[in-house]
Amino acid sequence: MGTSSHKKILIVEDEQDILQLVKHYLEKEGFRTVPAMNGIEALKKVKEDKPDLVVLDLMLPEMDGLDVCKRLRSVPETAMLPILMLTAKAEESDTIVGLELGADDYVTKPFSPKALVARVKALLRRVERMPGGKPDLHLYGTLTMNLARHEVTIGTQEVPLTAKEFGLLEHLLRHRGRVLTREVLLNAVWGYDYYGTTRTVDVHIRRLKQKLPLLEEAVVSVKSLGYKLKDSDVSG
Amino acid sequence: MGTSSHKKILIVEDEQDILQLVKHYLEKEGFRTVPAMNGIEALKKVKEDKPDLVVLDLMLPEMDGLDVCKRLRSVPETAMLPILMLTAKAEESDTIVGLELGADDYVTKPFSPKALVARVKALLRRVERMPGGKPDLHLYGTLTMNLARHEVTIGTQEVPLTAKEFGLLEHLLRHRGRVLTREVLLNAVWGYDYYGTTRTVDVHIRRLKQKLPLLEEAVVSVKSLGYKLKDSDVSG
DNA sequence: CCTCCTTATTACAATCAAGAAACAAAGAAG
DNA sequence: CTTCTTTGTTTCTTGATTGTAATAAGGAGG
Repeated sequence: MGTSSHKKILIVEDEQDILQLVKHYLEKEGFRTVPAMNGIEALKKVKEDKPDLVVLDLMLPEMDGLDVCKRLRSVPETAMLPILMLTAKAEESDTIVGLELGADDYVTKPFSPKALVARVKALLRRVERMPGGKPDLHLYGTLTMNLARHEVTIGTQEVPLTAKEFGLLEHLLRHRGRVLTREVLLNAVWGYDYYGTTRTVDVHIRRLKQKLPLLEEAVVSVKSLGYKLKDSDVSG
Repeated sequence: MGTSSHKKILIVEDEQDILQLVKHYLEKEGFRTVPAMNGIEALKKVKEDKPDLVVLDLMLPEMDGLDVCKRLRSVPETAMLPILMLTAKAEESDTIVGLELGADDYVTKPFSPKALVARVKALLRRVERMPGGKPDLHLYGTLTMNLARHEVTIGTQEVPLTAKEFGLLEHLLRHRGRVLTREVLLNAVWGYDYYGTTRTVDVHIRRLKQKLPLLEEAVVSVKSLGYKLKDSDVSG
């Protein structure tokens, strides 16, 4: 699957053997990996490399996996970052996901490489589906959308958006340049089982334009198809 | 839309209620369906009926969904066949393994009919734009048609086209060099259930030529047959 | 050169899609 | 419980899109 090829994964593991094993199998699947040998390094690399997912050993020198987890969760920017925990014993596993520690999934050692890769993919998939799951930033001219903070600003001025408006704009930004049908937008923002008229999209587009005059020009309707956010030459 | 009307979907499900439900909603959307009650039958029907997509229940008598998946994936002819898995529980491991074994997506029961249909469509769309399916870009001399953006440009100059004009041109480009009868064009662009005079095509050809003088020469009428877009020596 | 059949061109009317605004319903906040 | 916000639907309107019909033009066979 080509989808995984641009995902970056931070592997936090002090045992070289396991680190190399995990690295090898993830890279074979097209992921990029970043290694970290301990908790301190892990936190540093999360900041620097902005990985899409963290594979985190529970047993680490200096600062254990749970601590790393807690720290990551306490900062808005990384609160949503998917974490896959590696645990040595099966007994501990219940407490990991169940408790408020914040790991999203776990694998117990010894694990099969295949199982690990499957979990990683599943986690990424799950997160991908969730709205607001990406600690990302969209730039479009003077507009900035911060997903982690759930904020949109024009220049320095924050513009409050409602949930639907935000979701809609996010989808437009993420797929800028492409024509998005009302049906696609409804599925993406409203959910796969939303029953309602497609005109709902029109109304929300209009509301977006009212709040963000920038979009008046930038969002164009493609008759009988849907809407498109024009590429901005200024954007990033 | 005429696009889905020729797609065939194999539904593999042992529970009659669910089978009928799925069948009903897919057919309401214009898909043709083929039922199979178990894994053996499923594999047989895949061979015989060559469906475009398989909706596959994970829990089946005799041979479960994962086995069917594996078998389909192991044969080159069906390795790329899109598979949508139906799972009873939202249990993580099942879905992970399912995806790892090559299901392309899954829906957990109970599911809403709309969600299922949406997933099926999304899957077909995703697959359609990958392998030998339709290209994202048509080039013809200085003309470029970008399907995702729904844009046609001559050199660098964009030429706005209406929905019908766009569809018509797309069909001509895709089948360049062939003579296309008016009836074929009506079916492809207007849909199979269009009632109208075949002269309509002529008018739209005319409008295309007006907007794109390049086509004045390139699109020729073949008397008592239809129209043809001449091969362009410059094209790709 | 005529005649019949097919296509080109134009003009016009019917239809349709999207913007706007107002309203109603559903939710959240207090 | 009340009030304000968010969300979805409906109606009206306007302008673009689309289909058809009328007329001109072409072309092959006699």
